[in-house]
Amino acid sequence: MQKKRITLKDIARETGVHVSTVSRALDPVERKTITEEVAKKIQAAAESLGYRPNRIAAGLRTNRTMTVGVMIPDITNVIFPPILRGIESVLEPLGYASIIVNTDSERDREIRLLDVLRDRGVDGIIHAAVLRSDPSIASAAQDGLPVVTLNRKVEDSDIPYVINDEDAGICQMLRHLRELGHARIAHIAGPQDLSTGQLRLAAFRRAAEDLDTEVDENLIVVATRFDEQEGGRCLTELLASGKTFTAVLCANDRLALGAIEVLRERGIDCPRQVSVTGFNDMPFLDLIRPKLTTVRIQQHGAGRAAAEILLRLLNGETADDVDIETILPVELVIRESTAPCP
Amino acid sequence: MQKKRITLKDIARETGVHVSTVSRALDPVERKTITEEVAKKIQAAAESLGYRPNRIAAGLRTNRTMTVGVMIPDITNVIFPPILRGIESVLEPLGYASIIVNTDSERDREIRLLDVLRDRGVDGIIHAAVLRSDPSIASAAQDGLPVVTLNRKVEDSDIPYVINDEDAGICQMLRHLRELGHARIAHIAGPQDLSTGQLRLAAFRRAAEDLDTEVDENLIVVATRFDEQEGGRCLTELLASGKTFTAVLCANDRLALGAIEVLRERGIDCPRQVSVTGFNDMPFLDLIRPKLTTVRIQQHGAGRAAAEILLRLLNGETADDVDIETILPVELVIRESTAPCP
DNA sequence: CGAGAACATGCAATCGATTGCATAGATTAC
DNA sequence: GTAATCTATGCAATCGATTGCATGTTCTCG
Repeated sequence: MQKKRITLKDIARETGVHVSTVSRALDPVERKTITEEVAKKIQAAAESLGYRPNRIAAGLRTNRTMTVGVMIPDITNVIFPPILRGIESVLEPLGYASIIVNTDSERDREIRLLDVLRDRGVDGIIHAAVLRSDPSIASAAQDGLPVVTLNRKVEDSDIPYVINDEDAGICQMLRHLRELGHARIAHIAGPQDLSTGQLRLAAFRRAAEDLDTEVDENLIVVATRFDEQEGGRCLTELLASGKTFTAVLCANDRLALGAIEVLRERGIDCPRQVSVTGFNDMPFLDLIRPKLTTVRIQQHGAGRAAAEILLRLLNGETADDVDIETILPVELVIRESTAPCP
Repeated sequence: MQKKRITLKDIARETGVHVSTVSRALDPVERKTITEEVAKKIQAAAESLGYRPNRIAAGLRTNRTMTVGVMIPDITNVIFPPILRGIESVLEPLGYASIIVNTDSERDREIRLLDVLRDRGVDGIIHAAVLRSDPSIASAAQDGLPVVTLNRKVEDSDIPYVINDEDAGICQMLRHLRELGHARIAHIAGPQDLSTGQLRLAAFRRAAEDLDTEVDENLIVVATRFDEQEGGRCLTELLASGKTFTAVLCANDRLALGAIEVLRERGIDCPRQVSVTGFNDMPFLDLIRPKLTTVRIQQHGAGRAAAEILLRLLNGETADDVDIETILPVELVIRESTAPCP
């Protein structure tokens, strides 16, 4: 049904040369092997016919599709869109398009979607949803598929990764709370089967030790999801335990928002009675009251960094040539949800 | 470098049959022309070798890539991710992948990205970023490329479109305000070069007429962008005009949030002194105080609807067979930002 | 038992672009 | 002036899967 596309053959017929000559005239690298005059004529014909190269056909021959795959847990999670724009800002100007898939953090889905991407011949993959141990992506990388992971590394592999400095973020936040005089600090940890949840809990323990702060295990509650509801549930649990605390360091912003909501319901003032902190500095945070004190991670920047590393891989550099590890700095953002210890 | 993929040829060699036989044995439709026993053997071999069809090669021959293009203005705008998930929920189970591009509402970019998609041989396009008049997408559709637009229609074309019932939403909202006793109602309109901005302003005028409400042109201010800053600016302008009003109906949630912020700064209580309403019911709205009264549009549902229509187009139905117009119902969500007229 | 139908499989062209090699013609060198 | 060299272009194979047609085998039925 579709009106036929213009192909090299059409241009060849039009200009009276062979398709291979046309192909060369249109390829900036090969062009120099063609007489200036002929090349001009061919280009003019291509232009006037409205020729557009068929990347499918080219890809079959060259094994490069100029398409990359991007795997994320869920696009509706607000921290991912900026990451995607960061990736795009690097790859799109170079002619790459990206196929984005949502894994929902489910292993089966991830495996299936990885195949979806490979079937379409993506040149490489940026994976922002790897699980703790992830044989499927590891084996894809082993097969020579360029892969970069984002936000988390795959254990026992030499896949380059880009992460935020979670450690520093948690540590700075804890120091901030200490400086405000807080001593009994609770932690609402994220799901332990997710990278960030686990890393931030470990960072919390390490930071407490560094700052000579005693960690009361009863003041650590683990959420099963990174959402407001779980944040609320965890805070309720903390209150129910009867243990006292004057600050709650949460593993991400949404947990913090949920916690603050429950505090409000209970008539507990944040920040005057209890300080609460988040992590990520997600968009719109400054519209919500009290404005949340949090740790800003680089979202756009992380996307850019991952894309740049992938590019080097695509251009033939091996995992040995590029840095395996890229750690992006984070920044403490102090707003209104933290106050001196009452 | 990449370890070589298993191809039909490998399976043919392994099983001692011709590649065409292998191809047929693996195609559910053609399978019945093959002896049960042979087909079993071939499938077993394919399985054990880990065969994955190369869609690039198949696409070259069949002209179907099982890939669709999705054009949106900007993925960081929170209303788009749910739409994308809606699209995905329909297409992904059927084996389609999508290439998502951000146009930033720039015509040049849109034209370039449309080519990017066509070069990659997408089977169809869902376009949620069309401009008022959009010759490039119209001509693509004319060429026989299946296209569905979302949130807006292309003028003078028979491209099917899916939109929300902006008219009803605005009308219901206005009625709600009237029922609360408001008579002097301002409107902060969206950018008039965007679909929604224009439609909602027109709907506001129409609704006012239907409800016998006088429209004071001085109480209509047009924003240049759909963001909080513009919402604030417009409200400031309204206040400066000296005209009195007791309610502000905003063309979207972000404008409303900006307006409320300025009211707060001026010490004007929302909703007790001035009611403010939004549109879209974007995510996280229930975390922001006062909780915004707004119109909920179907985001996921709109994506699904558009994808379903595209599917029909992909399966050979023409624009004549499918409904050109799909209007999705909206729903009034009354929260805390509206109150009886003081 | 033989003719024709029915069936299973092989053959080869095809999709469009790329690319190593061949070749014809032009140019240079000795 | 002829051989060697270079240059521009054509030829044909190739990527992997699909598919119309040809071929060969088996089956059916009179």
